[in-house]
Amino acid sequence: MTTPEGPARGVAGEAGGRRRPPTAQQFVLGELRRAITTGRLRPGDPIRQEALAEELDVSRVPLREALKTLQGEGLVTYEAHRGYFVERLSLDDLREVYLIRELLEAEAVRRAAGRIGDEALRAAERAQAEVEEAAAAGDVLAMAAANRRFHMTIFEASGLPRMVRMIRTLWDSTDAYRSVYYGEPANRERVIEEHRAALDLLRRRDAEGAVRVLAAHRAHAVTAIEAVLPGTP
Amino acid sequence: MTTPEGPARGVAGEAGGRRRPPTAQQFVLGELRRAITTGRLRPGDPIRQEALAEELDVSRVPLREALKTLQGEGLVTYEAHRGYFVERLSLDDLREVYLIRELLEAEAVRRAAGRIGDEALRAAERAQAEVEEAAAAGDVLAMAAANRRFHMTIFEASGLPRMVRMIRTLWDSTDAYRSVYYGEPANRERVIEEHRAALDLLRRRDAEGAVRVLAAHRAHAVTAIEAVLPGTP
DNA sequence: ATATTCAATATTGGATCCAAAATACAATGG
DNA sequence: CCATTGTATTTTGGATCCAATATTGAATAT
Repeated sequence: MTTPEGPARGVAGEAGGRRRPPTAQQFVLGELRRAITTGRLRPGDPIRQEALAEELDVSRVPLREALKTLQGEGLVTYEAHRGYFVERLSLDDLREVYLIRELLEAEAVRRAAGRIGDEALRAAERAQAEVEEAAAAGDVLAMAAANRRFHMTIFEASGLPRMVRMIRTLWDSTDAYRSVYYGEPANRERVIEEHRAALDLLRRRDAEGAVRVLAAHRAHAVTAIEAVLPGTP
Repeated sequence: MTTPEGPARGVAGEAGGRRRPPTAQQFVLGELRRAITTGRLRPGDPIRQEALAEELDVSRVPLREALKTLQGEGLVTYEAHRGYFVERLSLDDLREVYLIRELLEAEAVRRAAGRIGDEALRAAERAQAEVEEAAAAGDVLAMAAANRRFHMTIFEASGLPRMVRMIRTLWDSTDAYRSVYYGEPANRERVIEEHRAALDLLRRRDAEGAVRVLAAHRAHAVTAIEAVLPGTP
């Protein structure tokens, strides 16, 4: 398998663990990913290496290696001798990411439905419980994190590690935009119901049903985001 | 859009242009990609930075940045404090890559069929002519390169740049294994006929027909490779 | 012989320094 | 006032050096 970076990012570590990675590049990678997906570094911003390195208390070397990784993931762009910039997604880009997700996730869910075991099902149920807790508490950030765990747990049950890695990367690249979705209480409600339906179908090994529900789930998110996006493109 | 590296890799530059890139990392990236996809660096090999850097006449810094890019593409793996290794694909890995390609390329071709213009069609025909020339001359390497141009030209007509980038990366990650396919004269014959059929269907805007032909085309390649692979895994 | 400990060596990770390129800005000419 | 040229400054790209970690191999004990 090809794990992109050192610390476990499997079902368990989709957010939780928080001890510092064994190399500075990995530490920086995590910090940068957070800064971008949470919007602290905003789309279009140039990334000034000297300043950022100082802020993170490392030299520019590990920072640059982390940026190369993020470039591969599409979170930043690079121009020779001009540097790195936080990727700015157009509406078309966003639609394309969701189209690709549609194709990959449908297949991942289809396979997962036939293979998912009790352990993974329970992990998904646990994640769903956390989604509902966070929603009740109005904690948007926690809800997004738990939501991600929920979906990744299912995808990982597909037994297709490369596919999961690609899906995860696609999620990362739109995190900054998706966060708005959970702001709406109505959306939070709907997410919960759709998750419950999906879980139910997975328990019954209804692959096509699960695929359908999760496709609708995604479609709701994308239309909601499209409505908001024109502000940033 | 998100172009992975500086020099044009579009329809034009899928192989041709050959002047040295503006940065050492990009130069090294190209050399490394070649070394891996042609099998000069073999799957499982550790990548000794000092030696390789000296061979390419650069320092380890640009080499390491190039390796990070390749890590993102799945051509090499990385372990903290142990270094980079040429990715070794198992049979399952290979099947997974082809499954993902199946999903993405089907959609890309479907869209391309509805949008492809005269210019792109002619570019594809030109690439196909080069495929046939190379096949006649028995030049396996040239045939692989022209074949790639043929397919990428079609994919690019989809108007989905991110998708094309992902497909290209997937091709890269199996290049080292695919080369064997063109060794067989019978396979070369079949490739040519399937390409002609696909071109014909595209000209008539028959999306589903083109998707079907190219899926079969892919399937032939994967079964041929599967038969050979057990030697290396 | 096999396993274990500890030193010697090789290799990667990161910081600093200098070179090269791009950008910002002032001076000059139209 | 606007455009243009040349210069100063900023920023990135890359080389070298040192530190941290992993690997190797010899010596010792079981």
